[in-house]
Amino acid sequence: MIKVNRTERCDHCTDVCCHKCMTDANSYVFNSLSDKELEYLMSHKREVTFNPGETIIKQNTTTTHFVCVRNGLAKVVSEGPKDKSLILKLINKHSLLTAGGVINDDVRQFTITAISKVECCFVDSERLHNLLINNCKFSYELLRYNNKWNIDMLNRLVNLTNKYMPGRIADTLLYLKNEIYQANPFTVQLSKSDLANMSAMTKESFIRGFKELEESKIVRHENRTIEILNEEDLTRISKNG
Amino acid sequence: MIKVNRTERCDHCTDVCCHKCMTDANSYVFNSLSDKELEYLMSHKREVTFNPGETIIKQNTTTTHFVCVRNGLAKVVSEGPKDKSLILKLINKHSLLTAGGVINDDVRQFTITAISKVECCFVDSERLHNLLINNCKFSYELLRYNNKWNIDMLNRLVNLTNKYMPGRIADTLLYLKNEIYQANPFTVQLSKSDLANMSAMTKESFIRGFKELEESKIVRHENRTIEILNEEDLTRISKNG
DNA sequence: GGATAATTGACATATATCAATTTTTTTCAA
DNA sequence: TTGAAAAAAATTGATATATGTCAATTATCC
Repeated sequence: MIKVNRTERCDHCTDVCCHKCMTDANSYVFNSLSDKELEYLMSHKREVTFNPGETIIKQNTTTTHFVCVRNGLAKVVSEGPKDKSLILKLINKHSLLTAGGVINDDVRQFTITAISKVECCFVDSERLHNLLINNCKFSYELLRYNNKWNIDMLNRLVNLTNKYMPGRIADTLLYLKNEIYQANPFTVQLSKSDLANMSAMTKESFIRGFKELEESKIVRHENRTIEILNEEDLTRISKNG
Repeated sequence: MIKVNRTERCDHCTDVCCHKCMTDANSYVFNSLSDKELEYLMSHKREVTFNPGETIIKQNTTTTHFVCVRNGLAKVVSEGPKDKSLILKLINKHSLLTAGGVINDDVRQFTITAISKVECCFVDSERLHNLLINNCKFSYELLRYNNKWNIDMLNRLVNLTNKYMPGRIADTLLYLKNEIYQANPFTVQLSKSDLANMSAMTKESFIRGFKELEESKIVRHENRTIEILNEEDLTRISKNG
């Protein structure tokens, strides 16, 4: 069984130790649990690995699990009618996945799909609920976390509806650089089709828009490595919409 | 001072009695407070009335108030760059306004503007915070309420980005009928420009799209009274995007 | 070497923009 | 209160632009 004691380092644990995740993530959410509560919550967790393209959480289902991402990259997708899908957000390691559910009727509002190999832990949501009812701080922090997620997605969506193509492409590129890869020449695991879905347009339109940025020497790319050459201009394009 | 005792009806109170709002709204949020807590929270509330067009909460400010709407209609607006604004949601009586703030850094994510005359109570958010930290149930219910709001807005935005004009117009009309006015010939206090902003398009485009629906005998309108004549077809248009 | 992804071009369509006109609402003095 | 003037909102038309669709071609990856 998994070591969840936080007062002493658990040297024998590898990646799957909750303690390690909590230290790395520097998250307030689980820190508000006592050792006993954490043990209660995590003692029944299941470690799962997803391959690229696999679905972690499926929209409109009522799976009763809460998911901690230990490692990997995933996308939050809203599946609209007629095969249209919109990528609302990307997910890094140390994210907590509720997909809009858990708190409201457990109906998942989004699909979450692995982009790279994703290692995660599935936690029973009934246990989570029990803790939510009894531990104020925990409940506050978790819902606050959830709220932050929603606000982020809302802001991204507002930009998608307010801006023209160049602005949306700029937003996507800046998001990837600043929030996901945090590096400048960065290598994406996403296809052009994914990037287009993040920018609410067709892949052809994304390619054309991206090409224009390349012709203006604002970005550069080789295979799946993208470099932002002129961030100032790119930011201006993002701002102007 | 305002009567907040819920165990006995307060007959001498008129509209501004918290008890009355709570009974009418049938909301779980404040029911999770004890009499004493409610008294603590509400004893310093301020009653405010806004005229049509006035701003209740302004995006990007950090006003430290939590607002209960007692009566009236308001719009939640995201103010984008270059005067573009998007109406994310309408607000009825007995809504609780946080505008994305209160829980996260108190920075308001949206502007809330009165459409009709809006009567509301401003509650000090420091008192609210104190209660949030100490009353689990309350904190859970409030954040759950907030979460539901966000999910609603997200779903509306996803539809706005996924659908073409006719689908978006249909969505707006069905939303007004089913969720806001709950009547069939209904009289809106919103301008065509507002309706366009709810549908993420220019007012000219809204008018043209609406006219097509009229020509197909799906809707009808006279001044600001709108009637949905063929809801089945309108729903089909909404679904087909 | 076959599948998948990326790219390009030609074209159709959706939607915005701008300017002009009509209608409705508001204002305010008589 | 009325009713004319002013302001605001709704409508229409002509046109420009943004974006999607479809089909063909090329590059890339196991």
